[in-house]
This record gives sequence, structure tokens and C-alpha cells, in this order.
Amino acid sequence: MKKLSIADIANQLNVSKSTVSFVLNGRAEEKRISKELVSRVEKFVKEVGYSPNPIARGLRTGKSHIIGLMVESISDPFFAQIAKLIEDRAYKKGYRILYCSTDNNTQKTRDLIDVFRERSVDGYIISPPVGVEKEIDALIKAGMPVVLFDRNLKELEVDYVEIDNEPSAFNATKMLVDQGFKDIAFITFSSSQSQMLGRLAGYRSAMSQEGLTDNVHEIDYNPDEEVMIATVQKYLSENKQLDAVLFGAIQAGSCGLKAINILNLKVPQDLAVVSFDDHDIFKLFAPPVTAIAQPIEAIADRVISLLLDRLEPGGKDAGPAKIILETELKLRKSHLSPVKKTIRSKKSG
Amino acid sequence: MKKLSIADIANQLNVSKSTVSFVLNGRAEEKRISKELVSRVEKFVKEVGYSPNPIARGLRTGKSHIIGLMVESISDPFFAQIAKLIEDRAYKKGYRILYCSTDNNTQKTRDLIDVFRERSVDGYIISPPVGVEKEIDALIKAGMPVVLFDRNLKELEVDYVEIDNEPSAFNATKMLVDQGFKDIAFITFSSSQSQMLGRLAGYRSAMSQEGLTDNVHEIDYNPDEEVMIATVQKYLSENKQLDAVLFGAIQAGSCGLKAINILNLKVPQDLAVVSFDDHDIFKLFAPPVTAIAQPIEAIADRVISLLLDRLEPGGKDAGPAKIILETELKLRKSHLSPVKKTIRSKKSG
DNA sequence: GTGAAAGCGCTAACAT
DNA sequence: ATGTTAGCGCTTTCAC
Repeated sequence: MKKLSIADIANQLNVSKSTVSFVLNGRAEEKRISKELVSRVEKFVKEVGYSPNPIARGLRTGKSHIIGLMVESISDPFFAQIAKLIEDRAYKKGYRILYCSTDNNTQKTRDLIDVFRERSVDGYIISPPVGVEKEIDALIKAGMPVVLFDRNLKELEVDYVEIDNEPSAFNATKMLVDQGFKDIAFITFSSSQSQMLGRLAGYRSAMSQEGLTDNVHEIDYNPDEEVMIATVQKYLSENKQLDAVLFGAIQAGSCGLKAINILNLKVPQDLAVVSFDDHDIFKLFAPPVTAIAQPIEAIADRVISLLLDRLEPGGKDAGPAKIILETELKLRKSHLSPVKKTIRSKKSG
Repeated sequence: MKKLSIADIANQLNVSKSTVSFVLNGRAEEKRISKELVSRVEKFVKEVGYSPNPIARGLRTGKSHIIGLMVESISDPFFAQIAKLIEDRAYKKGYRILYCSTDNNTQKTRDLIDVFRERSVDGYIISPPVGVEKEIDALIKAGMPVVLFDRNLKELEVDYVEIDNEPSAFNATKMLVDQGFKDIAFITFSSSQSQMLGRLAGYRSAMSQEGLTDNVHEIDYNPDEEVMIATVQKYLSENKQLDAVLFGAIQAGSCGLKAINILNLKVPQDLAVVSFDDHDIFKLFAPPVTAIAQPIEAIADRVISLLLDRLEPGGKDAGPAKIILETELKLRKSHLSPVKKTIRSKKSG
């Protein structure tokens, strides 16, 4: 059973291909095709279950109805969740998702952009590594809809949605200070991405404003988690004066908690903990870890809305939307001052 | 700057399109095109950065160099990790991934298969919901490479890779019995998928073999996690005789641990715990949770290898590969008999 | 050894 | 109002 083509439909209906095409593309009215013919075509098409070949259509129109999604790694729970939410919305609008992980590799990302362009994806959703400014700029200049998220590329006139990294880190640090902690470390993955720079800046400005000296420990990414845990462990044992730590992202938090367990440190008595991102590991840790939660649904929602807007024929052509969403500090127990805790009832938190 | 076509290349080189095409497709030798011409073409193509339009190529050849990946939900960490590993291998071979989440919805999955077929993906990787046997069979009959994983569809002659669910559940249950537990519950999401049926069967047969009565609690999926946690909580409080529980999957385990925390149950003193799947939440829980770990890398590796094999021109045409991988029981502390624990030193586990 | 030309399935400009 | 036809960019048969 060979797949039907538009020619088959036209033949069997004794009309021309263009007539069928117009009907199928909702241009019947515009082309003043009789109601009667329209419904005859529609009925037949439905009957035989014909649907146009998207590849042929794509070749002709240059449109693919595919959205290219590029994230650091699809295995990262944050990106995986975003991907699912984006997929759901896109699917309902008839768009499919082609995804690729950048692994934060600039060259790979450049190649990926090429791949996507060759396949003429209709729009791009990207959490970019640094260094692809030129390529993304070219995309935008060429009129392609592009939405960046999680981090942005400064000086690029492009839609993006991110969170208020600096104030979030600032407030969390400040909160730790208010709890009475003084030797607060910031442990994070080394990165020059905008979101990480923002978090670091927020931490630093809170510390300096309080007249405290900062302690930053950067973890180099290593495929073997054990070695990353070991470096945190080493840092923690060599800096026993530390009474609190802010983790810059979930991966850092995850390594950190494992190191803390290995060192048998009591949280928050020996070391108070707050981490960026929220996740089950923080909810289930004992004690539950106070976390700076990103509004995942809102991020995904804004990203896909922005893209869909630009994709629509009458799409808005306004200047780039720069959306900054707020995080929520989920107060649990890992940030509580041991002193205050004693004063308060045991039910506190 | 318009994109170059093969015609442009041919014109500028003063040769015909077919010559260029042959060179590009490695058929120069076969067509006895002079070495000299070949290198002239190759050099020029590289110089101007030309690469063939995959859409046009796809229209002509029916091949897309795209693999369709359908999982229950890309946001599920298990599937997200598999997706990443599959992507890496596929990417190196020049294949891209189009993904879609089935949400375990049979009708959606049927539609998805149609979508993928229309886009002429070259191969399918599917963790199928029940009820799509017919569609998948049609795919195979049509000669499409298909690999199923995580669950299989009985009576289908298709490649699949799964784990030894029944023995895994059997052994874990048995181990709990050996630790001295008698009232062991099996808490899982209600499902008629093969992997879940296998786990249930393994648990049941271990219990009956020991002359113990089984206690199965099925959680109905609900988008609001709170309500799922509440049902587990209710079940646990209404069955205080329970001294151990085996969770059928990570989602069940995650809900379960939260319920356990709310009820303030001590693990394993009040309730011993073992869960299918392994994850950071189990490593970081206090005490660390004994888990039945799936060999994620091996699963992804076998899946993509199987597909790539069938995709290769001289690909093997053997009968369906039915691959069953072993799980690893990660012994931590949540399964330990409180009695034995007292006898042993505190360092046990 | 190389080139001309057909055709994959579709859309859309142009006729009528 | 509807039909004819020229491509979109590529592969591949067939002729030279």
C-alpha cells in the first residue's frame, strides 16, 4: 500500500492538484473555490486518510514545522523538565522538537546551529554556551525566531528569559548572614556563563556589603562525579572555619551534600546549606535543604510563548523581549541558625 | 547570501550536477570519475562550505538521517539519561533525534508514529504504552528498524532491550525476608506494562514461596504529586503491621519517602525500604536507600547499537534481538534488619 | 567517465 | 473559480 500523493487525490476527484492544495491550506475562500467542491475534497481526503508529505512541503516552502531545541544536556533534570513543557505546548500547535545537547561546547554548538539551519527548523530555543554570539546574531539577522534561556548573551538583540540570578544569590546570602553565619562559602561549577556570573556577583556583593570576606570554590566539571565530590570534600575539610555554604546550582549542591555526608557533617549545626535550584534531593535530605527554586513552568511557558508568537504569520515584530523571572526561596531547615533553633520551638521551619 | 545548491557548484566547476553528486556520495570510483576531477570538486566544495540540503535529499531518497525517539516522558530522569546517551552515539554517526513524549497515552502514541513516519524517520526507538502492537507491527512489516526498550510488547517479533524485572523484584523481596521482615508491601504505580507486571510477579512469587501474604498498593497517577503522596501516607497509616516496603519504580519511591517523612517513620526501624531504580535521592536520603539499579549506560548502548546495526546498509538481518540486562542491587542501609543492626557494629552497611 | 533529464510531492504564480 | 506548470534541491537512470 503505497502512500497517496496529492496527485492521486486530484486524479480521483477529477480536479487539479492546486485545487486540492488550496483547499488543504485553507485558501479555498480566497481562491473562491465552491463550498461544494471544498467539502467534496475534504471528505475524500479524510476518507482515504491522506495527509501531505511534510518533507515535500518543506522543500517547497522552506518551513519544517520543527523547532530546534539546544540545551546544555537533556539529561539534566532542569533542562529535561523544561523540554517536556516546551514539547507539550509546541505539539499542540503542530510543531515537533528536534533536540541536541551542546555539552557547553562552543564548537559543537556552532555545528548544531548549522545542522538545524540545514534542516530549516522554523525556530530556535537555545541555552547557549559562551562564544556563539556571532552565529546567533546571524540567525537573527536572517529573520529566524530565536529565544535564549537560562543564560543570555550580552549585547545581543534577542529574546531571552532568565531568572534574577544576582538578587536571588544576594538575598540568600543575606538571609544566611541574618541567621548569624559569617563564614559563608559559595561553591559552584566554574563557568563564565551569564547566570553563573550573576549568582557569583550577588553572593559577593552581599558579603562585601556585610563586611565579610568571601570564599569561593569552583569545581571543574569532571565526568566522574566521585572526583568532583572529592574536591568539595577537600575544600570543606581545609576550611573548617566555614559555617555555611551556598551552592551555585543543583549539580554543585548534589556533590556538596554527598561530600557533607562523607565528612559526617551535621546540617545546619556544623554547616548550614542553601542551594540554587530545587529538586527532590533537597526535599528528602535530612534536614530538608533550603533552596532557591526556579519557576520551571513559567520559564518554559514564556520561552515557548515567545517563540510561538514570532512563528505566527501575523507574529509580533516588536523589539527583543528580555524577560526576567523571580525565583522563590524555599525555606526549609538547612539554613537555620543552630542558636536560634534552640531558642525557638522544635517545630520551627 | 543565498545558500548554494548543487547546481551552483556544478556550474562554477563546469561539470554536471550528477558528477558533483557522485563525488559527494562516494560513488566516484564506481562511476570511474578521474581522481583529478574528484579532488577538484572536493576542494571547491570545502572551500565554499557547501553541504547538500538534507530535505531535498530526503525527498528524493526517502531517508532523513533522523531517529525518532518516543519515551513516556522526557522529563523522567531515567528517560532523560537514556536520551542523552542515545543522542551522543547517534550524533557521532550523523543521526539527529526527533523526540516525543507519549505520556503513556495509546492514542497519542499512534499519532506520534504517524508523525514520525510522515517525516520518514529512518528508525524508531520506543518505550511503548500498551495498545500499539498493531502499529508497531506494521512498522516492522514495512521494514522499518524499530527497537523497544524499558518494556516490550509480547508476541511482537521486534528488537528490544529490557531488564530482568521479575528476578530483580524476587531477589530484593527475598533479601528483605532474609533480613527478617515478614509484612512486606509492594507499592507501585498501577500499570499493565510488561516491566511493571514483571516486578509485581517477582514480588508475589517471592512472598508466596516464603508463605507470606502479599500487600500490594497501586498508586493512580496524578499530576499533583501531593495527592499521590497522600495515598501512600494513608496506605501506610492504615497498615501499621507493615515492616518493609518495596517500591516498584523511582516515582513510587520518591512519593513513598516523602510520605515516610511526613509520618515521621524511622527507616529501617519502623519500616525498611528498597526501591527499583537508583537515583541521588536514594543516595542522599538518611539512611541511604537500598536500590535496584538499572544499568542505564548498558541499556542505552544496546538500544542504539541495535538500531544502528539495522540502519547500516549491510546491516544484519537476523531475527529480533531480545536483550535482557541484569540489574544491580545496591545494598545501602534502608533494608537492614534493626535486630541485626544492633548486633553488628555501628559501622555496618 | 560525464551529462541530460526525469521525478520525489508539494506550493503558487500565472493562465484561463 | 479552476487548471497548468514551473520549480524547491537532490539522486539516479540512461544515453553518449
